Amino acid sequence: MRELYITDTLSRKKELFEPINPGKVGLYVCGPTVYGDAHLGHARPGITYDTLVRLMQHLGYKVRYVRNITDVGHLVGDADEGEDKISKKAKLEQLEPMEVVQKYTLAYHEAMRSLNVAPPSIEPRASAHIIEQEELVKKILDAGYAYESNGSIYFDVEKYNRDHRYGVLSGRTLDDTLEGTRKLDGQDDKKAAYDFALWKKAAPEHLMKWPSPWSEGFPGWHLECSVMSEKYLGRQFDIHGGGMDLMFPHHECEIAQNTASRGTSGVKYWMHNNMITINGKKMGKSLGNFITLSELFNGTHPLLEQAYSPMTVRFFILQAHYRSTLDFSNEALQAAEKALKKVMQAYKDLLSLCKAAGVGHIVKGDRGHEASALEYGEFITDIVPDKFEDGCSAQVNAIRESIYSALCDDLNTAVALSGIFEAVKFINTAKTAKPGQTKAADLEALLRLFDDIVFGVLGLKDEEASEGGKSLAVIDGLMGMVLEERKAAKAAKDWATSDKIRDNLKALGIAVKDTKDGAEWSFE
RNA sequence: GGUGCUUUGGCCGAGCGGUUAGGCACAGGUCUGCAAAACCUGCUACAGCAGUUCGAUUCUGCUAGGCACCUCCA
Repeated sequence: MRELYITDTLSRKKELFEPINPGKVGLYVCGPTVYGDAHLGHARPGITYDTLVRLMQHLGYKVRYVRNITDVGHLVGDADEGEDKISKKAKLEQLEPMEVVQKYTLAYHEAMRSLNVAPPSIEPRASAHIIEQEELVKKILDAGYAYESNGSIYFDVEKYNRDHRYGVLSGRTLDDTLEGTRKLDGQDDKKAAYDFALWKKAAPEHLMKWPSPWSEGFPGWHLECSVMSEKYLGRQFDIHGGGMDLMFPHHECEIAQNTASRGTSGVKYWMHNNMITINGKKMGKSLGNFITLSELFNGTHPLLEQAYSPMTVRFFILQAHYRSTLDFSNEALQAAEKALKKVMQAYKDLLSLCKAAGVGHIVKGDRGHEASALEYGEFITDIVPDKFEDGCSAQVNAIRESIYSALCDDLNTAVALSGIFEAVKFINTAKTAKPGQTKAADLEALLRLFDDIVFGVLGLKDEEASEGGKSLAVIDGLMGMVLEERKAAKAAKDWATSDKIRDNLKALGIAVKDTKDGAEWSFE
């Protein structure tokens, strides 16, 4: 199996990925808190970990991917004053909390589907694990790392810090943590400002609450991930991922809870994706630069000059490394849109080159042009060789090698895409060369590359081809007829007619290009 | 204030102690009835200052700017 390196946030280094159980990967990623529409920020971890899972599957790993839904316990403000996010939204929209949860869970799923982000293997909900969370609270209490105060249970950070170290992930000391902590006067049940809630006693008007030995209340936010990751992936699992903003306090607290209760952080590698910024600033409701995914797809937000398709967004995100911030702008999205179109056009050209050269299409099933039908986790190449030795030209081998090594080097999709563009260039060159000049082995290898990498691992798809399906075939036939007429007009040097056809088609949004092999068309 | 990250050509964005990232935009050329596409060529940058080194955009220090987290956030 090819070696895969990933950056571990804890060690702050690139580490060789070695699964706990050979051939298998347990991955846990913090999912959304479902109290609002899925936004641009949600696309980043969605796509990043989706691509990671696809890559690992392509390399031959069996992956269990757990991504949770936070539907309780995530507070709006400070732990002691705050309101549960779901409850707050429920009051605002006059809905039952679970109606809020349902509405936004479905919306999130829909957004992920558009982005071609495959569903995780397991998608557990916090509210379905209240019992397990209470159990964990008990364990931490029994271990002596928590205390009760006025019906609520808090984690005793100071005591924990004496035996272990609090702050390993974020690299802060207790003093650092105290520095910025807001002093809340009076109604503080906690011994220290950095203590965090494991169980919160609910106020009488609170909507979501459960009985417990301590009070009628609800679990602390950090508990759910500790509980659900252990339940579905075991005491120790391979990778825990999430957004960088979750490093502190969420993941830090998770480590503390796990260590306090089971003596291990439970996680072998921590991965964190960076944020998407807008004009250099993180997206946030208070800044008024909050763009939801549906606004993005419809072009309805004031900051947007046009609508951007889901695949444009996916391509845009993949063009940067997941650990870098990525700045949103109309210009950058438009560039991504064009670049993506270029890749898809090259694939179509590759298919015709293969047809002309008599290269069989080595797909599983007969997907033909419908490459986007590639099932999640299904790849043409089952075993990715450590070295490519299948009779291809040095150029094609170099392209493949650079792409695979980039992906295996901490999921460097940006460099992988630059390799794809080299492949595009190769195809375009082959297109203008004499037929038969390009090695059949090269064409076949590129076909595999597109199916496995572009569509498989990177999860891109040809939106033009996948929308419509049948109607597209009809249009294709009609276009063939129309272009036949135009060809006749051109043969007769009737330029007025041939230009009229082209102009009229252009008005309909169809571009006609004359090449030496005849006319081609595409949607604009 | 504390912790960490970052500063790359017109824009986005990789990367690295010595070799072209890539995309978009732009300019010239080939092709073409015209156009578009494609191809070729050009534009070749690494915040500033100092240091380490045979050699630094890449390492170290300082200066200046930016960002994130420390409050909910993907």
